[in-house]
Amino acid sequence: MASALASIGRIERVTLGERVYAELRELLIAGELAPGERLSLRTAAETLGTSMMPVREAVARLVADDALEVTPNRSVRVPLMTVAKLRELTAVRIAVEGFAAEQAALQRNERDLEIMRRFDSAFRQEARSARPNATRAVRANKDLHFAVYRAARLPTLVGIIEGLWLKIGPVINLDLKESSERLTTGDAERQHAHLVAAIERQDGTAAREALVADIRSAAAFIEATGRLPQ
Amino acid sequence: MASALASIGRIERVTLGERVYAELRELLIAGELAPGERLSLRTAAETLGTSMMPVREAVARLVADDALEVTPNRSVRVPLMTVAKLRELTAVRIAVEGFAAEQAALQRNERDLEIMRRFDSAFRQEARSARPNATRAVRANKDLHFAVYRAARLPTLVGIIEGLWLKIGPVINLDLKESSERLTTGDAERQHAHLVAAIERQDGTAAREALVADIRSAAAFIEATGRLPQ
DNA sequence: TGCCGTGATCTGTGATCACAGTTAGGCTGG
DNA sequence: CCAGCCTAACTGTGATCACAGATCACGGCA
Repeated sequence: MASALASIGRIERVTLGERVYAELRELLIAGELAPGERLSLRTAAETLGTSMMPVREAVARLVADDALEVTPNRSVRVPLMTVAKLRELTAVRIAVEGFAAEQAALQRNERDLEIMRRFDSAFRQEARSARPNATRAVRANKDLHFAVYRAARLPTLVGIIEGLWLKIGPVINLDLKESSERLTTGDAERQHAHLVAAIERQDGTAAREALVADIRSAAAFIEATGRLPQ
Repeated sequence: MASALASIGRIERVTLGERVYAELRELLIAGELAPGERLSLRTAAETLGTSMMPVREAVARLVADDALEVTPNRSVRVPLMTVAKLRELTAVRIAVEGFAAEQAALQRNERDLEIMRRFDSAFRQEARSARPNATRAVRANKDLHFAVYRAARLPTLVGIIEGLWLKIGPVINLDLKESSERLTTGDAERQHAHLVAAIERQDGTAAREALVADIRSAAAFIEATGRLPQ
């Protein structure tokens, strides 16, 4: 058979539902959709230029991982976060993401480190800026975290963590966008530095501790704002 | 308003899609669907007595959790398990379910313990039977494990673990159904006893160790059968 | 006898229609 | 001027239709 054909590689079919899901997921993680905000299937379909079908599929998936909820009144909205739910999520994040960071320290290669350093410095640059761009800061923070998690070489774990970020994204990042105060304290910046340094010297315990500190301080900040119901 | 109305509780609307999802999930966890087995949306809809719509929604969710996959040939099937995937899943299970067991030991109340003891003895009875009923053993095993996980009081974590069981169910439990050898070694029985005892005396470390041993021996058994591709 | 083209039949995906239930706003009656 | 009803518009859910692509078996050609 023609040898040229062997090199073109398989083209992957990506369904519309998949693309809508990716779109909504990014909005949620980036905090573009506020807790309590309603979402209409028909309106979303129209703005995305598709029919209602792909939106239904995407929303069904997000509802399944508690990233959206359908109220008894037949309307879809971003779930409200309570103090109790935030604490539970934080406990789970500490266990799961802490483990991922520890593994990342043990399994990382040079390429992983390069990527982490790039996003780390992107975040630092944003945090130290006189007028920080919240959107860019949020993205750099997410990219850094997931660069770490991916370095653990456990794809299943990354999927689990994505599910967790889908739930906290609206709260954590919406807050960050409204006031950049959390950026300017330098907490996150410092913990990121510790994290990357620990991974660099393959110190699993220190990597876990740095990540846990990062998670804890973000959760404490949100809780301190006092804007959560209950 | 009438006080009697306050006591009846809200009836939850359960959609057809939800019910189909629950049905398929039980089949997967119980190992009733073998890896590689194909699933037709139309056929499934017909046997369940619904239209294709609810099945589509349920399958979309299961595909999202990697409990099912749609091949490039447009057909849905239970994913094949490879040795590498089994090892990765086992590593994640050890971290996540181990943490849950540890928390369960610290948070459990008397009611939790009662439930665990009941399922533990149901499993033991099945394992020691001359002709063990694999289906009942699988169910008792699952019930015991999830009784432990629920005792940790972290619903999000239980959801994550359900996702993991969806992936390993077809392999672990199909194997158990085909040969009851794994039951008769008494390994699981012994580790379950250690687990419940540790939770009883609120020994988190021992509880984690017992659960990890259980997970490890099951994974080792599957790997030793040599029936996994790659 | 061996191989390749071909059509019937299956697959999931997307669009559209139908429906029951909810909501919100305007209108009517006091 | 205000309260309450009532209708019109909207909600998600389920069913049905349409379609492109893949599979597989049969039949004809070499």
